[in-house]
Amino acid sequence: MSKRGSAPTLEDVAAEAGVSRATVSRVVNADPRVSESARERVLAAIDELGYAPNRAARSLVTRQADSIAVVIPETDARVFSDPFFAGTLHGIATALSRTELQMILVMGQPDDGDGRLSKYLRGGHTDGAIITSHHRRDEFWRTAQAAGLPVVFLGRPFAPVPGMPYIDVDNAHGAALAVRHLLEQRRTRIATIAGPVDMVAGADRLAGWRGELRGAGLRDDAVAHGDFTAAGGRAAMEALLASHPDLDGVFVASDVMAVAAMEVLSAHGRSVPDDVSVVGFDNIDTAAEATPALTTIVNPIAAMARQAVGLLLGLMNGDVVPAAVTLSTELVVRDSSIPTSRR
Amino acid sequence: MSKRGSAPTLEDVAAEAGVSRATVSRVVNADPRVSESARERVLAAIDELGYAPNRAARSLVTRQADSIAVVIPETDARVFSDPFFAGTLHGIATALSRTELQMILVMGQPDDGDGRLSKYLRGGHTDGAIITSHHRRDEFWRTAQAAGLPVVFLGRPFAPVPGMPYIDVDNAHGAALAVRHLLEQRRTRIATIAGPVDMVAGADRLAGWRGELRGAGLRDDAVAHGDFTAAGGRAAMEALLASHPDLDGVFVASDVMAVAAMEVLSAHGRSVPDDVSVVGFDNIDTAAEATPALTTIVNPIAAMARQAVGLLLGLMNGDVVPAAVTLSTELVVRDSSIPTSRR
DNA sequence: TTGAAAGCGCTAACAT
DNA sequence: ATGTTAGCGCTTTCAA
Repeated sequence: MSKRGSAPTLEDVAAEAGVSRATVSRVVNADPRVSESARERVLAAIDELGYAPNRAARSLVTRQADSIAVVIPETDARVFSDPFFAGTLHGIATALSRTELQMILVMGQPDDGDGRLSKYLRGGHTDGAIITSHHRRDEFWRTAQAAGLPVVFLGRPFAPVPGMPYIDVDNAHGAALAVRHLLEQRRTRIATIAGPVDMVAGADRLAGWRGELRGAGLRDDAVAHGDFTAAGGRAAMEALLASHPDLDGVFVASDVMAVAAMEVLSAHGRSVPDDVSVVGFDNIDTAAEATPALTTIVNPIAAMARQAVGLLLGLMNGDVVPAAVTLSTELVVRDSSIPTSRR
Repeated sequence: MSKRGSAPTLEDVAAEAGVSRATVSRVVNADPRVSESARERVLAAIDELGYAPNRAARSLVTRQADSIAVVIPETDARVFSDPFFAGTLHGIATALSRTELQMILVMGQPDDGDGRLSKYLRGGHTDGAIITSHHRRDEFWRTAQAAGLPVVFLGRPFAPVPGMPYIDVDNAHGAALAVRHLLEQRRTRIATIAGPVDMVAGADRLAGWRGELRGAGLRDDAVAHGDFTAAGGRAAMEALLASHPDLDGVFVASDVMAVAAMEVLSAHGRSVPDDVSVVGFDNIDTAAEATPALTTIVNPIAAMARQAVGLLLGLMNGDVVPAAVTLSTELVVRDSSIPTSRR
C-alpha cells in the first residue's frame, strides 16, 4: 500500500517486494546484477502498485533531463502554419519515438543571450538541442555552448560553430537544377523570388540561381525577396511583375511562396506555364495538388530531421560525429514549368 | 566561484552574496520578506554567476512540473499536416505564453491504460492536460483521473467525465446552418461527407445535417464518412457520386475534406457551384484560397484553445470552473455554394 | 547479489 | 528579515 494520495515511490515498491530501494532501482534501470527471483517480485510489485518513476527525482541525480529541445526562432503562428516545419517536426518526432527522449518545442523570438529562450537552454531542462530556422543574428547557440549543451543545426549556420555539427541540403545545387530546367524550356528571362537574406537557405538558393544564370550568359537582376510565407510570395511576385514585366520564368525559393506567386501571375493574366514557367522548392504535399501542379526541387526534410536526431544522439553519447552532413536535392517536373506547346 | 564544471547552484549564489540559501530562494521566488539590500546583493550574484534554477530539484520538492500536456491521440504525421491541429496548438501556445508553463506535446495512439501515453501521464511530468481529438474508445483520461491530474477536454467527450470540463463548439448548429444555406440555394438533394463516427464532432455535425434535412422534408440517406483527411474526403466524394449521382449539394464536415471533394467533383465534370453547392466546416486559411472559394462554417479554434487553457489553469488553481463551455459557430458565404445564376 | 547511506538542488517549515 | 534544517524520490558508491 502506498502512502495515501500520492503516487507510489521506489520505497513503496521496495516494501511491497520485500527488497531494498537499490534493488528496485536496478530492476527499473535494467541493471543485470539482480537475481531472477528478486526481479520477478519487483516487477510484480511495480505492476501491482502502478509505479512510474518520478522523472524529477531521477533527473536531479543523473543530471539528465531525458528530453531534447527543438528550437525554432519563429513565432508559433508561423511554425504551425508552414508545412516545412510540420515536416521537420514530424521527422524529428518520428526519429525520437524509438528513444525514451521527449521532444520539447521551443519557439519564439531569439534573444541576446538573456531572454526566455536562453534561460530555458541554461536551466538544464534538456540534454541537447536541435536548432532550426537559424537567422544570421541569432546567437543563443552561444548560451548552449557556454552551458555545454550538445547542439545540432538543422540547416547550415552562417558561421559554422566548432563542435556543433549541421545538417544541410544542397540548396545552391537545387536552385541550379531549377534554373537549368527553366533554361531547357527555352526561358531566357528568368526571375527569382528569393528567401530572406538573413537565412542561409535563402542566400544559398539565390546564389545557385545566380550562378546558373550567369553561366548561361543571362542577366541575374530580376530578384525579389519573400519571407517564405504566402503573403511574402504574393508581394514579391507583384514586385517582380512591376519591375520585370518581360519575365518568362521564375524560380521561387519555397513552394508556399511559389503557389502564391502562381495565383498572382494568373490574376495578372499570365498563364502558368504557357507565359511563365514556375519552379518551386521543397516539394511539400500541396505542390502536387496545386493548379497547375508545381514543378519543384525535392527538399528531403524527413531525412534531414532523422539525420539531425542521429547526430544529436551521437553527440550526447560522446561519439565522434561528422561536422556536417549534406543531403542532395532533385528536380520533380510537373505542369507549372512546361508550356503546353512543348509537351 | 562555482564548483568547477557544473552549473552554479543556489548555494553558490548564497556564498557569493553572503546570505543563506533560503534568502536566495526567496529572492528567486519573489517572496516579499527580503530586505532591499539583501535582494540587491543576491540579484547581483545571480547575474554574476549566470545562475538559473534547476527545475528538477524544484519540481521534486514543489511537486509541480511547470508544464502541461497536450494530448493528441493521432499519429504525428496527421497532427503536423492538419491545419486544425495547427490552429489548436497555436492557440494553446499563445495562451500559455503569458504563463511560465511549458507545453508538452504528447501524440501517438491511445492505449488501454498501460502504454507510453498512460505511463507518461502517470509519471508526474505535467501539472495538467488538455485532451483533444478524443475518440470514443480512448480511455487514458482514466489514467489521468486516477493520478488526480487536472484535465480539460478540447471537444466534448462521448461521455462527460465529472470534474473534467470540456470546451466544445456547437457542431450540430453549425451543420444546420450549412444545410439551411444550401436549402436557400434551392438545393434539394443534399449529401454529406461526415467525419468519423467515433468522434463527437463527426457525430454532431452529421446529426445537425440530418435534423435540418428532415425538418425540410428531404431525404437524409446520402451519407459517406471520411476521416478528416484529404484522401478520406476524396474517397467519400467518389462514393457519394457513385451512390447518389443526383446530388446537388454537399455539406462536408471539414474544410480539408471539402477542398478535396471539390477537386473530385470537378474531375467528374460537375461544376462547383453551378451543378453542386459545397459547404465545408472549420474555415481554415485555405478555405478562402480554394478554387472556388469555399463557403464554410467558422470553427473558433483559437478561442476554444484559449478557453481550454483558461479552464485548465483554473482547475490547477483549485478554482470552481464551469463543467462545459460551448462556443457558437457562424456561416461564411463564399463562391462554392452559390450558383452563378443566383449571384 | 544485495543493502545502507550519502547526496543531487531546491523549497518550506520552523526558529531566531 | 534571515538562517537552520529536514526532506522531495531517486541513483550510486561502498560494504557486506
